Amino acid sequence: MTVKAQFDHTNCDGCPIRHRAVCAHCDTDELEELEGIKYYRSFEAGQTIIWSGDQMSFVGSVVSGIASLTQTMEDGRTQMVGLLLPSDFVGRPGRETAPYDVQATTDVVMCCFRKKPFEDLMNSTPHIAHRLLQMTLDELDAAREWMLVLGRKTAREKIASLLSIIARRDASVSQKVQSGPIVFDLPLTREAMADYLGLTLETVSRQISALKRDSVISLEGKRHVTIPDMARLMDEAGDDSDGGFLI
Amino acid sequence: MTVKAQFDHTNCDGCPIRHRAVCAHCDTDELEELEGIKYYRSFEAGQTIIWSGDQMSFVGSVVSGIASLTQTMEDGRTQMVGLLLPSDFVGRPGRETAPYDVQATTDVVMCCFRKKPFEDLMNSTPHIAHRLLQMTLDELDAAREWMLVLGRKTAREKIASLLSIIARRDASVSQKVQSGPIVFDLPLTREAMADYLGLTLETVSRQISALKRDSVISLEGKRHVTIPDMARLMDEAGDDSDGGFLI
DNA sequence: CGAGCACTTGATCGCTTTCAATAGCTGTGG
DNA sequence: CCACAGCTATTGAAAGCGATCAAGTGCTCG
Repeated sequence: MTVKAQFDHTNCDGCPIRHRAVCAHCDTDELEELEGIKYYRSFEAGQTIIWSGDQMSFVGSVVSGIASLTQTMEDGRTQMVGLLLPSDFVGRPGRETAPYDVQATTDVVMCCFRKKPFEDLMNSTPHIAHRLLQMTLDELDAAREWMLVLGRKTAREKIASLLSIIARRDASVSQKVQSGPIVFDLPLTREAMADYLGLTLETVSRQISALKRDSVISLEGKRHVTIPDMARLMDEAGDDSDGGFLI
Repeated sequence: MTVKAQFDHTNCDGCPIRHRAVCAHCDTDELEELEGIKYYRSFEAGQTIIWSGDQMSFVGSVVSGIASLTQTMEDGRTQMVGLLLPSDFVGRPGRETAPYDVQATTDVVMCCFRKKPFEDLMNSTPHIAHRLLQMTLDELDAAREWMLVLGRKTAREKIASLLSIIARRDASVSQKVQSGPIVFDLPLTREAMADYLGLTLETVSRQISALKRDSVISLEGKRHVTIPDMARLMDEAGDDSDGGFLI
Protein backbone atom coordinates (compact mmCIF):
# COMPACT_ATOMS: atom_id res chain seq x y z
CA MET A 1 0.00 0.00 0.00
CA THR A 2 1.00 3.60 -0.42
CA VAL A 3 -0.51 4.79 2.82
CA LYS A 4 2.93 5.71 4.09
CA ALA A 5 3.41 8.09 1.20
CA GLN A 6 0.28 10.08 1.90
CA PHE A 7 2.01 12.61 4.12
CA ASP A 8 5.41 14.14 4.71
CA HIS A 9 7.41 12.13 7.19
CA THR A 10 9.47 14.95 8.54
CA ASN A 11 7.30 18.01 8.64
CA CYS A 12 4.50 18.11 11.21
CA ASP A 13 2.76 20.97 9.42
CA GLY A 14 1.38 18.63 6.80
CA CYS A 15 0.39 15.95 9.29
CA PRO A 16 -3.25 14.91 9.04
CA ILE A 17 -3.62 14.75 12.81
CA ARG A 18 -1.64 17.88 13.59
CA HIS A 19 -4.62 19.70 15.08
CA ARG A 20 -6.14 16.83 17.05
CA ALA A 21 -3.30 14.75 18.48
CA VAL A 22 -1.29 15.14 21.65
CA CYS A 23 0.78 17.79 19.85
CA ALA A 24 -2.25 19.89 18.94
CA HIS A 25 -1.49 22.84 21.21
CA CYS A 26 2.26 22.93 20.63
CA ASP A 27 3.83 26.08 19.27
CA THR A 28 6.55 26.08 16.64
CA ASP A 29 9.44 25.63 19.06
CA GLU A 30 7.80 22.75 20.86
CA LEU A 31 6.93 21.11 17.58
CA GLU A 32 10.56 21.30 16.54
CA GLU A 33 11.57 19.40 19.65
CA LEU A 34 8.95 16.76 18.98
CA GLU A 35 10.07 16.46 15.38
CA GLY A 36 13.51 15.70 16.68
CA ILE A 37 12.48 12.61 18.58
CA LYS A 38 9.66 11.23 16.48
CA TYR A 39 9.71 8.33 14.07
CA TYR A 40 7.03 6.48 12.10
CA ARG A 41 6.09 2.84 12.22
CA SER A 42 3.65 0.94 10.04
CA PHE A 43 1.66 -2.13 10.99
CA GLU A 44 -0.40 -4.47 8.86
CA ALA A 45 -4.00 -5.32 9.65
CA GLY A 46 -4.08 -8.07 12.24
CA GLN A 47 -0.61 -7.37 13.60
CA THR A 48 -0.13 -6.90 17.33
CA ILE A 49 1.49 -3.54 18.02
CA ILE A 50 2.06 -4.07 21.74
CA TRP A 51 1.56 -7.20 23.85
CA SER A 52 -0.01 -6.91 27.27
CA GLY A 53 2.71 -7.14 29.90
CA ASP A 54 5.50 -6.02 27.57
CA GLN A 55 7.89 -3.23 28.36
CA MET A 56 6.57 -0.12 26.69
CA SER A 57 9.54 1.45 25.01
CA PHE A 58 7.53 4.05 23.11
CA VAL A 59 4.37 6.09 23.16
CA GLY A 60 2.73 7.63 20.14
CA SER A 61 -0.26 8.68 18.09
CA VAL A 62 -2.29 6.78 15.53
CA VAL A 63 -1.81 8.68 12.27
CA SER A 64 -3.97 6.54 10.00
CA GLY A 65 -5.92 3.32 10.35
CA ILE A 66 -7.65 1.82 13.35
CA ALA A 67 -6.14 0.02 16.31
CA SER A 68 -7.84 -1.61 19.26
CA LEU A 69 -7.08 -2.22 22.92
CA THR A 70 -8.14 -5.67 24.08
CA GLN A 71 -8.11 -7.70 27.27
CA THR A 72 -8.16 -11.48 27.21
CA MET A 73 -9.07 -13.88 30.01
CA GLU A 74 -7.23 -17.17 30.46
CA ASP A 75 -10.03 -19.14 28.85
CA GLY A 76 -9.94 -16.95 25.78
CA ARG A 77 -12.85 -14.62 26.37
CA THR A 78 -11.79 -11.24 25.01
CA GLN A 79 -13.15 -7.76 25.45
CA MET A 80 -12.15 -4.75 23.44
CA VAL A 81 -11.69 -1.83 25.82
CA GLY A 82 -10.69 0.89 23.43
CA LEU A 83 -10.93 1.75 19.77
CA LEU A 84 -8.04 3.93 18.65
CA LEU A 85 -8.73 6.23 15.74
CA PRO A 86 -6.38 8.64 13.99
CA SER A 87 -5.04 11.20 16.50
CA ASP A 88 -5.64 8.91 19.50
CA PHE A 89 -2.71 8.44 21.86
CA VAL A 90 -1.14 5.10 22.74
CA GLY A 91 0.82 4.50 25.90
CA ARG A 92 0.95 5.88 29.37
CA PRO A 93 3.71 8.16 30.56
CA GLY A 94 4.97 6.92 33.90
CA ARG A 95 4.06 3.29 33.43
CA GLU A 96 6.52 0.56 32.59
CA THR A 97 4.46 -2.30 31.19
CA ALA A 98 1.49 -2.33 28.84
CA PRO A 99 -1.81 -3.24 30.51
CA TYR A 100 -3.55 -4.31 27.29
CA ASP A 101 -2.85 -5.76 23.89
CA VAL A 102 -2.80 -3.14 21.14
CA GLN A 103 -3.73 -4.57 17.77
CA ALA A 104 -3.90 -3.12 14.30
CA THR A 105 -7.47 -3.63 13.12
CA THR A 106 -6.70 -2.13 9.73
CA ASP A 107 -3.31 -1.16 8.35
CA VAL A 108 -1.96 1.42 10.80
CA VAL A 109 0.68 4.13 10.74
CA MET A 110 1.87 5.47 14.06
CA CYS A 111 3.91 8.51 14.98
CA CYS A 112 6.11 7.25 17.81
CA PHE A 113 8.29 8.82 20.48
CA ARG A 114 10.70 6.94 22.66
CA LYS A 115 9.15 6.96 26.08
CA LYS A 116 11.89 8.60 28.13
CA PRO A 117 12.50 11.64 25.89
CA PHE A 118 8.76 12.11 25.57
CA GLU A 119 8.31 12.08 29.33
CA ASP A 120 11.08 14.63 29.73
CA LEU A 121 9.52 16.81 27.09
CA MET A 122 6.12 16.48 28.70
CA ASN A 123 7.47 17.66 32.02
CA SER A 124 8.93 20.76 30.44
CA THR A 125 6.06 21.46 28.07
CA PRO A 126 2.72 22.28 29.70
CA HIS A 127 1.00 22.36 26.31
CA ILE A 128 1.63 18.66 25.82
CA ALA A 129 0.65 17.66 29.36
CA HIS A 130 -2.48 19.76 29.14
CA ARG A 131 -3.54 18.29 25.82
CA LEU A 132 -2.89 14.78 27.11
CA LEU A 133 -5.11 15.49 30.10
CA GLN A 134 -7.90 16.70 27.81
CA MET A 135 -7.58 13.63 25.63
CA THR A 136 -7.52 11.28 28.62
CA LEU A 137 -10.65 12.89 30.05
CA ASP A 138 -12.36 12.44 26.68
CA GLU A 139 -11.35 8.80 26.59
CA LEU A 140 -12.68 8.33 30.10
CA ASP A 141 -16.02 9.76 29.01
CA ALA A 142 -16.08 7.44 26.01
CA ALA A 143 -15.26 4.46 28.24
CA ARG A 144 -18.12 5.38 30.54
CA GLU A 145 -20.55 5.70 27.66
CA TRP A 146 -19.45 2.24 26.67
CA MET A 147 -20.07 0.88 30.15
CA LEU A 148 -23.74 1.79 29.72
CA VAL A 149 -23.79 0.00 26.38
CA LEU A 150 -22.12 -3.11 27.81
CA GLY A 151 -24.10 -3.23 31.03
CA ARG A 152 -27.60 -2.29 30.08
CA LYS A 153 -28.30 -2.37 26.36
CA THR A 154 -29.82 -5.22 24.36
CA ALA A 155 -27.94 -6.82 21.47
CA ARG A 156 -29.95 -4.80 18.95
CA GLU A 157 -29.27 -1.56 20.83
CA LYS A 158 -25.59 -2.41 21.07
CA ILE A 159 -25.26 -2.83 17.31
CA ALA A 160 -27.22 0.35 16.69
CA SER A 161 -24.98 2.18 19.19
CA LEU A 162 -21.80 1.02 17.48
CA LEU A 163 -23.11 1.94 14.03
CA SER A 164 -24.14 5.39 15.21
CA ILE A 165 -20.72 5.97 16.78
CA ILE A 166 -18.95 5.03 13.56
CA ALA A 167 -21.38 7.09 11.51
CA ARG A 168 -20.86 10.10 13.74
CA ARG A 169 -17.10 9.77 13.56
CA ASP A 170 -17.23 9.66 9.78
CA ALA A 171 -19.45 12.72 9.81
CA SER A 172 -17.03 14.58 12.06
CA VAL A 173 -14.12 13.73 9.77
CA SER A 174 -15.89 14.93 6.64
CA GLN A 175 -16.86 18.01 8.66
CA LYS A 176 -20.19 18.55 6.95
CA VAL A 177 -23.64 18.62 8.46
CA GLN A 178 -25.29 15.82 6.61
CA SER A 179 -29.03 15.75 6.31
CA GLY A 180 -29.29 13.00 3.69
CA PRO A 181 -28.37 9.34 4.09
CA ILE A 182 -25.04 8.50 5.69
CA VAL A 183 -22.74 6.01 3.98
CA PHE A 184 -19.59 4.37 5.29
CA ASP A 185 -17.53 1.19 5.37
CA LEU A 186 -17.40 -0.85 8.54
CA PRO A 187 -13.77 -0.93 9.66
CA LEU A 188 -14.40 -3.96 11.90
CA THR A 189 -15.07 -7.63 11.29
CA ARG A 190 -18.13 -9.20 12.90
CA GLU A 191 -15.80 -10.76 15.43
CA ALA A 192 -14.20 -7.42 16.33
CA MET A 193 -17.66 -5.90 16.69
CA ALA A 194 -18.62 -8.78 18.97
CA ASP A 195 -15.51 -8.22 21.09
CA TYR A 196 -16.33 -4.56 21.37
CA LEU A 197 -19.97 -5.15 22.30
CA GLY A 198 -19.64 -8.12 24.61
CA LEU A 199 -21.58 -10.36 22.23
CA THR A 200 -20.87 -13.41 20.09
CA LEU A 201 -20.20 -12.93 16.42
CA GLU A 202 -23.35 -14.91 15.60
CA THR A 203 -25.49 -12.49 17.56
CA VAL A 204 -23.80 -9.56 15.81
CA SER A 205 -24.58 -11.12 12.46
CA ARG A 206 -28.19 -11.83 13.40
CA GLN A 207 -28.81 -8.31 14.69
CA ILE A 208 -27.27 -6.70 11.64
CA SER A 209 -29.54 -8.86 9.50
CA ALA A 210 -32.49 -7.80 11.63
CA LEU A 211 -31.68 -4.09 11.31
CA LYS A 212 -31.39 -4.60 7.55
CA ARG A 213 -34.70 -6.47 7.40
CA ASP A 214 -36.33 -3.60 9.32
CA SER A 215 -34.79 -1.01 6.95
CA VAL A 216 -32.89 0.75 9.71
CA ILE A 217 -29.77 0.21 7.60
CA SER A 218 -28.99 -1.20 4.19
CA LEU A 219 -25.92 -3.18 3.18
CA GLU A 220 -23.93 -3.58 0.00
CA GLY A 221 -21.67 -6.55 0.45
CA LYS A 222 -20.74 -7.22 4.06
CA ARG A 223 -19.14 -3.96 5.01
CA HIS A 224 -20.66 -1.07 3.07
CA VAL A 225 -23.42 0.48 5.18
CA THR A 226 -26.07 3.07 4.31
CA ILE A 227 -28.11 4.74 7.02
CA PRO A 228 -31.19 6.32 5.47
CA ASP A 229 -32.40 7.95 8.69
CA MET A 230 -29.89 8.75 11.40
CA ALA A 231 -32.55 9.72 13.94
CA ARG A 232 -34.15 6.30 13.51
CA LEU A 233 -30.81 4.61 14.17
CA MET A 234 -30.20 6.69 17.29
CA ASP A 235 -33.65 5.75 18.45
CA GLU A 236 -32.82 2.07 17.99
CA ALA A 237 -29.63 2.68 19.99
CA GLY A 238 -31.67 3.88 22.95
CA ASP A 239 -30.00 7.29 22.97
CA ASP A 240 -32.10 10.41 23.05
CA SER A 241 -31.82 11.70 19.53
CA ASP A 242 -30.30 15.03 20.52
CA GLY A 243 -26.98 13.24 20.62
CA GLY A 244 -25.47 13.98 23.97
CA PHE A 245 -21.82 13.22 23.32
CA LEU A 246 -19.30 13.54 20.56
CA ILE A 247 -16.03 11.88 19.76
CA MET B 1 -23.22 11.95 62.68
CA THR B 2 -19.93 13.39 63.74
CA VAL B 3 -18.07 12.54 60.58
CA LYS B 4 -17.55 16.22 59.91
CA ALA B 5 -15.69 16.60 63.16
CA GLN B 6 -13.15 13.90 62.39
CA PHE B 7 -10.64 16.26 60.81
CA ASP B 8 -9.60 19.86 60.91
CA HIS B 9 -11.55 21.93 58.42
CA THR B 10 -8.92 24.51 57.77
CA ASN B 11 -5.58 22.77 57.84
CA CYS B 12 -4.75 20.43 54.98
CA ASP B 13 -1.90 18.83 56.95
CA GLY B 14 -4.33 16.79 59.00
CA CYS B 15 -6.49 15.85 56.01
CA PRO B 16 -6.99 12.10 55.63
CA ILE B 17 -6.62 12.27 51.85
CA ARG B 18 -3.74 14.73 51.81
CA HIS B 19 -1.31 12.26 50.23
CA ARG B 20 -3.65 10.70 47.67
CA ALA B 21 -5.94 13.43 46.34
CA VAL B 22 -5.43 15.92 43.56
CA CYS B 23 -3.39 18.02 45.97
CA ALA B 24 -0.98 15.18 46.78
CA HIS B 25 2.08 16.64 45.09
CA CYS B 26 1.55 20.22 46.16
CA ASP B 27 4.24 21.99 48.16
CA THR B 28 3.50 24.27 51.10
CA ASP B 29 2.92 27.40 49.01
CA GLU B 30 0.57 25.68 46.62
CA LEU B 31 -1.33 24.13 49.48
CA GLU B 32 -1.82 27.56 50.98
CA GLU B 33 -3.42 28.77 47.79
CA LEU B 34 -5.71 25.76 47.73
CA GLU B 35 -6.63 26.30 51.36
CA GLY B 36 -7.72 29.79 50.41
CA ILE B 37 -10.35 28.63 47.94
CA LYS B 38 -11.55 25.38 49.44
CA TYR B 39 -14.72 24.70 51.39
CA TYR B 40 -16.38 21.56 52.70
CA ARG B 41 -19.79 20.18 51.91
CA SER B 42 -21.60 17.21 53.45
CA PHE B 43 -24.17 15.01 51.80
CA GLU B 44 -26.42 12.38 53.28
CA ALA B 45 -26.63 8.86 51.93
CA GLY B 46 -28.98 8.80 48.95
CA GLN B 47 -28.64 12.49 48.18
CA THR B 48 -27.78 13.58 44.65
CA ILE B 49 -24.64 15.70 44.68
CA ILE B 50 -24.76 16.74 41.03
CA TRP B 51 -27.48 16.16 38.42
CA SER B 52 -26.53 15.15 34.92
CA GLY B 53 -26.83 18.18 32.66
CA ASP B 54 -26.44 20.71 35.47
CA GLN B 55 -23.97 23.54 35.42
CA MET B 56 -20.92 22.39 37.35
CA SER B 57 -20.05 25.26 39.60
CA PHE B 58 -17.45 23.35 41.58
CA VAL B 59 -14.96 20.53 41.45
CA GLY B 60 -13.59 18.67 44.44
CA SER B 61 -12.38 15.58 46.22
CA VAL B 62 -14.26 12.96 48.17
CA VAL B 63 -12.88 13.20 51.71
CA SER B 64 -14.96 10.46 53.33
CA GLY B 65 -17.78 8.18 52.27
CA ILE B 66 -18.61 6.75 48.88
CA ALA B 67 -20.23 8.43 45.91
CA SER B 68 -21.21 7.00 42.55
CA LEU B 69 -21.45 8.19 38.97
CA THR B 70 -24.52 6.88 37.19
CA GLN B 71 -26.11 7.10 33.77
CA THR B 72 -29.81 6.54 33.26
CA MET B 73 -31.68 5.78 30.05
CA GLU B 74 -35.12 7.24 29.34
CA ASP B 75 -36.85 4.01 30.29
CA GLY B 76 -35.10 3.93 33.65
CA ARG B 77 -32.31 1.44 33.02
CA THR B 78 -29.38 2.60 35.14
CA GLN B 79 -25.67 1.88 34.91
CA MET B 80 -23.12 2.97 37.45
CA VAL B 81 -20.01 4.14 35.59
CA GLY B 82 -17.80 5.14 38.47
CA LEU B 83 -17.37 4.47 42.15
CA LEU B 84 -15.82 7.42 43.94
CA LEU B 85 -13.82 6.59 47.04
CA PRO B 86 -12.03 8.95 49.43
CA SER B 87 -9.40 10.97 47.52
CA ASP B 88 -11.18 10.54 44.17
CA PHE B 89 -11.78 13.69 42.16
CA VAL B 90 -15.18 14.92 41.01
CA GLY B 91 -15.64 17.25 38.08
CA ARG B 92 -13.89 18.07 34.89
CA PRO B 93 -11.90 21.23 34.41
CA GLY B 94 -12.86 22.80 31.11
CA ARG B 95 -16.36 21.35 30.91
CA GLU B 96 -19.50 23.31 31.66
CA THR B 97 -22.18 20.71 32.32
CA ALA B 98 -22.07 17.44 34.24
CA PRO B 99 -22.25 14.34 32.05
CA TYR B 100 -23.46 12.02 34.83
CA ASP B 101 -25.42 12.02 38.05
CA VAL B 102 -23.21 12.02 41.13
CA GLN B 103 -24.91 10.41 44.10
CA ALA B 104 -23.90 9.94 47.70
CA THR B 105 -24.00 6.19 48.32
CA THR B 106 -23.08 6.63 51.97
CA ASP B 107 -22.81 9.88 53.91
CA VAL B 108 -20.18 11.88 52.06
CA VAL B 109 -17.91 14.81 52.87
CA MET B 110 -16.36 16.65 49.97
CA CYS B 111 -13.57 19.18 49.78
CA CYS B 112 -14.77 21.59 47.09
CA PHE B 113 -13.21 24.33 45.00
CA ARG B 114 -15.14 26.76 42.87
CA LYS B 115 -14.44 25.75 39.32
CA LYS B 116 -12.98 28.94 37.90
CA PRO B 117 -10.39 29.61 40.64
CA PHE B 118 -9.41 25.96 40.55
CA GLU B 119 -8.89 26.05 36.79
CA ASP B 120 -6.74 29.16 37.13
CA LEU B 121 -4.71 27.51 39.85
CA MET B 122 -4.32 24.38 37.78
CA ASN B 123 -2.94 26.34 34.86
CA SER B 124 -0.32 27.95 37.06
CA THR B 125 0.50 24.86 39.12
CA PRO B 126 2.00 21.94 37.22
CA HIS B 127 1.89 19.78 40.34
CA ILE B 128 -1.90 19.83 40.36
CA ALA B 129 -2.28 19.27 36.62
CA HIS B 130 0.23 16.45 36.72
CA ARG B 131 -1.49 14.74 39.62
CA LEU B 132 -4.87 15.10 37.93
CA LEU B 133 -3.46 13.46 34.81
CA GLN B 134 -2.17 10.55 36.87
CA MET B 135 -5.51 10.13 38.59
CA THR B 136 -7.43 10.33 35.34
CA LEU B 137 -5.21 7.69 33.76
CA ASP B 138 -5.82 5.45 36.78
CA GLU B 139 -9.55 5.95 36.46
CA LEU B 140 -9.37 5.11 32.78
CA ASP B 141 -7.62 1.86 33.62
CA ALA B 142 -10.26 1.06 36.22
CA ALA B 143 -13.02 1.81 33.70
CA ARG B 144 -11.39 -0.54 31.21
CA GLU B 145 -11.09 -3.31 33.77
CA TRP B 146 -14.76 -2.83 34.37
CA MET B 147 -15.57 -3.09 30.67
CA LEU B 148 -14.19 -6.65 30.77
CA VAL B 149 -16.36 -7.40 33.78
CA LEU B 150 -19.48 -5.96 32.14
CA GLY B 151 -18.91 -7.44 28.72
CA ARG B 152 -17.58 -10.90 29.35
CA LYS B 153 -18.03 -12.14 32.89
CA THR B 154 -20.85 -14.29 34.25
CA ALA B 155 -23.06 -13.08 37.09
CA ARG B 156 -21.08 -15.14 39.59
CA GLU B 157 -17.78 -13.78 38.30
CA LYS B 158 -19.14 -10.24 38.39
CA ILE B 159 -20.05 -10.52 42.07
CA ALA B 160 -16.71 -12.12 42.90
CA SER B 161 -14.94 -9.32 40.98
CA LEU B 162 -16.74 -6.61 42.91
CA LEU B 163 -16.08 -8.28 46.24
CA SER B 164 -12.39 -8.67 45.45
CA ILE B 165 -12.12 -5.03 44.43
CA ILE B 166 -13.69 -3.88 47.67
CA ALA B 167 -11.56 -6.28 49.66
CA ARG B 168 -8.41 -5.07 47.95
CA ARG B 169 -9.30 -1.46 48.56
CA ASP B 170 -9.86 -2.14 52.24
CA ALA B 171 -6.54 -3.95 52.38
CA SER B 172 -4.78 -1.01 50.75
CA VAL B 173 -6.32 1.42 53.24
CA SER B 174 -5.30 -0.64 56.25
CA GLN B 175 -1.86 -0.88 54.60
CA LYS B 176 -1.06 -4.32 55.91
CA VAL B 177 -0.29 -7.48 54.01
CA GLN B 178 -3.02 -9.75 55.22
CA SER B 179 -2.56 -13.45 55.04
CA GLY B 180 -5.54 -14.45 57.15
CA PRO B 181 -9.23 -13.95 56.37
CA ILE B 182 -10.34 -10.55 55.10
CA VAL B 183 -13.32 -8.86 56.72
CA PHE B 184 -15.22 -5.78 55.59
CA ASP B 185 -18.64 -4.16 55.35
CA LEU B 186 -20.30 -3.84 51.97
CA PRO B 187 -20.78 -0.12 51.33
CA LEU B 188 -23.37 -0.79 48.63
CA THR B 189 -26.97 -1.99 48.62
CA ARG B 190 -27.88 -4.96 46.43
CA GLU B 191 -29.44 -2.52 44.01
CA ALA B 192 -26.29 -0.39 43.79
CA MET B 193 -24.26 -3.54 43.22
CA ALA B 194 -26.66 -4.52 40.46
CA ASP B 195 -26.31 -1.10 38.85
CA TYR B 196 -22.56 -1.40 38.99
CA LEU B 197 -22.50 -4.89 37.54
CA GLY B 198 -25.18 -4.64 34.87
CA LEU B 199 -27.39 -7.17 36.68
CA THR B 200 -30.75 -7.15 38.45
CA LEU B 201 -30.82 -6.97 42.22
CA GLU B 202 -32.42 -10.43 42.33
CA THR B 203 -29.48 -11.94 40.47
CA VAL B 204 -27.05 -10.16 42.80
CA SER B 205 -28.87 -11.60 45.79
CA ARG B 206 -28.92 -15.10 44.31
CA GLN B 207 -25.23 -15.08 43.45
CA ILE B 208 -24.23 -13.79 46.86
CA SER B 209 -26.28 -16.61 48.38
CA ALA B 210 -24.56 -19.07 46.05
CA LEU B 211 -21.07 -17.85 46.99
CA LYS B 212 -22.07 -18.16 50.62
CA ARG B 213 -23.44 -21.67 50.10
CA ASP B 214 -20.16 -22.63 48.40
CA SER B 215 -18.12 -21.14 51.29
CA VAL B 216 -16.33 -18.65 49.07
CA ILE B 217 -17.57 -15.96 51.46
CA SER B 218 -19.48 -15.88 54.70
CA LEU B 219 -21.97 -13.28 55.82
CA GLU B 220 -23.03 -11.84 59.13
CA GLY B 221 -26.21 -9.94 58.57
CA LYS B 222 -26.58 -8.58 55.05
CA ARG B 223 -23.50 -6.46 54.79
CA HIS B 224 -20.67 -7.85 56.90
CA VAL B 225 -18.50 -10.06 54.69
CA THR B 226 -15.69 -12.45 55.57
CA ILE B 227 -13.43 -13.86 52.88
CA PRO B 228 -11.61 -16.90 54.23
CA ASP B 229 -9.44 -17.40 51.14
CA MET B 230 -8.70 -14.43 48.91
CA ALA B 231 -7.05 -16.57 46.22
CA ARG B 232 -10.23 -18.62 45.98
CA LEU B 233 -12.30 -15.47 45.51
CA MET B 234 -9.96 -14.15 42.82
CA ASP B 235 -10.25 -17.49 41.10
CA GLU B 236 -14.03 -17.20 41.15
CA ALA B 237 -13.66 -13.72 39.70
CA GLY B 238 -11.82 -15.13 36.70
CA ASP B 239 -8.70 -13.07 37.37
CA ASP B 240 -5.33 -14.72 37.46
CA SER B 241 -4.55 -14.82 41.14
CA ASP B 242 -1.34 -12.80 40.85
CA GLY B 243 -3.50 -9.74 40.94
CA GLY B 244 -2.60 -7.71 37.93
CA PHE B 245 -3.94 -4.32 38.86
CA LEU B 246 -4.31 -2.14 41.91
CA ILE B 247 -6.50 0.78 42.83
C1' DC C 1 -48.37 -2.95 65.66
C1' DG C 2 -48.07 -1.69 61.00
C1' DA C 3 -45.60 0.75 57.24
C1' DG C 4 -41.62 0.89 54.66
C1' DC C 5 -37.40 -0.77 53.13
C1' DA C 6 -33.72 -4.08 51.91
C1' DC C 7 -33.24 -8.46 50.86
C1' DT C 8 -34.28 -13.43 49.69
C1' DT C 9 -36.31 -17.08 47.21
C1' DG C 10 -39.31 -19.42 43.76
C1' DA C 11 -41.32 -20.14 39.07
C1' DT C 12 -41.35 -19.01 34.49
C1' DC C 13 -39.97 -16.53 30.31
C1' DG C 14 -37.10 -15.06 26.70
C1' DC C 15 -32.82 -13.36 24.90
C1' DT C 16 -28.31 -14.55 23.86
C1' DT C 17 -25.21 -18.31 23.55
C1' DT C 18 -23.79 -22.58 21.84
C1' DC C 19 -23.35 -25.99 18.49
C1' DA C 20 -23.70 -26.95 13.80
C1' DA C 21 -24.32 -26.55 8.90
C1' DT C 22 -23.94 -23.72 4.88
C1' DA C 23 -22.91 -19.83 1.75
C1' DG C 24 -19.83 -16.62 -0.47
C1' DC C 25 -15.42 -14.95 -1.45
C1' DT C 26 -10.32 -15.05 -2.40
C1' DG C 27 -6.17 -17.02 -3.46
C1' DT C 28 -3.42 -21.15 -4.75
C1' DG C 29 -1.94 -24.92 -7.34
C1' DG C 30 -2.82 -28.91 -10.39
C1' DC D 1 -10.11 -23.45 -15.83
C1' DC D 2 -11.55 -25.88 -11.98
C1' DA D 3 -10.86 -27.81 -7.36
C1' DC D 4 -10.02 -26.90 -2.89
C1' DA D 5 -8.47 -24.67 1.31
C1' DG D 6 -9.17 -20.94 4.35
C1' DC D 7 -11.59 -17.23 5.88
C1' DT D 8 -15.68 -14.32 6.92
C1' DA D 9 -20.35 -14.26 7.40
C1' DT D 10 -25.14 -16.11 7.66
C1' DT D 11 -28.70 -18.98 9.39
C1' DG D 12 -31.00 -22.73 12.10
C1' DA D 13 -32.06 -25.42 16.29
C1' DA D 14 -31.49 -26.17 20.98
C1' DA D 15 -29.78 -25.01 25.53
C1' DG D 16 -28.84 -22.07 29.37
C1' DC D 17 -28.40 -18.01 31.98
C1' DG D 18 -30.17 -14.03 33.78
C1' DA D 19 -34.53 -11.25 33.71
C1' DT D 20 -39.08 -10.83 35.08
C1' DC D 21 -42.96 -11.47 37.91
C1' DA D 22 -44.37 -12.65 42.34
C1' DA D 23 -44.40 -13.85 47.20
C1' DG D 24 -42.44 -13.74 51.53
C1' DT D 25 -38.84 -12.62 55.33
C1' DG D 26 -36.56 -9.70 58.57
C1' DC D 27 -35.45 -5.37 60.17
C1' DT D 28 -36.14 -0.44 61.65
C1' DC D 29 -38.78 3.28 62.84
C1' DG D 30 -42.86 5.86 63.79
